[in-house]
Amino acid sequence: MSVSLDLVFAALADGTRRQILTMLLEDDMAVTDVAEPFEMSLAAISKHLGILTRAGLISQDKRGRVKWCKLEPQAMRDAIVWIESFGQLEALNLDAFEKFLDEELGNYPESSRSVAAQQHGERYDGQ
Amino acid sequence: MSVSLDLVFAALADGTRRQILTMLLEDDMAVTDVAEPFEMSLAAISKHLGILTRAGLISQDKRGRVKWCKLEPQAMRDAIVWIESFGQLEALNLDAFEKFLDEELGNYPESSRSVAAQQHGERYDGQ
DNA sequence: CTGATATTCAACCATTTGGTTGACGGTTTG
DNA sequence: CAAACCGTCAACCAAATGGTTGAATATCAG
Repeated sequence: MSVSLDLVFAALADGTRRQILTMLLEDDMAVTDVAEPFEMSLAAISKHLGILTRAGLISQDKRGRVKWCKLEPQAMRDAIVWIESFGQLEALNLDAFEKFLDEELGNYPESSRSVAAQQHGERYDGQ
Repeated sequence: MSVSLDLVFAALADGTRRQILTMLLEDDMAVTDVAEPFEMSLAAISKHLGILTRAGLISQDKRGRVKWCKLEPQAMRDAIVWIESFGQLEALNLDAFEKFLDEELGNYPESSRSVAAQQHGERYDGQ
C-alpha cells in the first residue's frame, strides 16, 4: 500500500544509515564529515544519503561546493504511527481476550489457563 | 550494530508483510489462510512468513499438518525503542534550543550559561 | 492403502542493494 | 589560470529479495 512507509522502513533497515541519522541528531553535517567515521568510500556514503533522502528522513541542501545534510524527523512519523497504532490494536486485542476469559470462561482458572498455556507454549521449535 | 534491528526493519519494509502482521493481530492463522487474500503463490507467502519469523515478529507452531502463525509483538519493541529514543533525543535537542532562545534573547542573561548557549547555537548558522 | 490437504524445498529469474574504483563537473583558493 | 576540494556518476560486482513453477514431505480422511 503505502510506498513511503516501505521506503522509510527500508532506509532504517541498515546500521550505517541508522548511525548517520543519530549523528545528524546532534548537528547538520556536510557529506564528507558524515563519511569520516566510516570505513567505506565516500561514494557509498553518498548512496546511503540518497536512500535516506528518498525516504524523506533527511534533506540535502547544497551551498557552494558543500552539501549540508539535515535531519527531517517528520518523515519518521509515518513509521511511528504505524508501529504505535499496531501496539494500540494489540492492547485492545489483549483486553478483549482478557474479557473473553473473564466473562466467557467464568472463574475457572484451570481450564482457561490450560487453553492459554497450550496456545502460548512450545515456541521456537522450528529451527 | 544490532543485527536484529536490521531484520525487524527489513521485515517491516514490505507492504505484504505488514498486511500479514495486521491480519495476525486479530487471530492466529494457518499459512494457507494467511495466503488466501493475496494474489501471489503460497510459496511466496511461505517465504514472507519465514522472513517475519527470522525477524522474531511472528512464531510458527506446527500442529499436525497445519502450521499456525502467531504474532510476537515483543520483537517490535526493539524498533519502537529505537525510534522513540530517537524522538526523545530530538525533544531534548529542541529543549536545549528553547533554552538557548530564552536565555540568549533577554530573559535571564547569566554569563556562565551564555557560553554553553553559544556552543549549542553555532550549529544553526553553519553555512 | 489411496487420495486429498498443508507446507516447504529446489531451481530458476529479474531486480535491488551495498559496496568498489575511476573519471567527471562545480566550487573554492592560491 | 591552475590546483585542490566536494560530491556524484558510471560501470562493475557479489549477494539478497521477491517472485515463479514443479516436485517433495507430512499428515489427515475415507
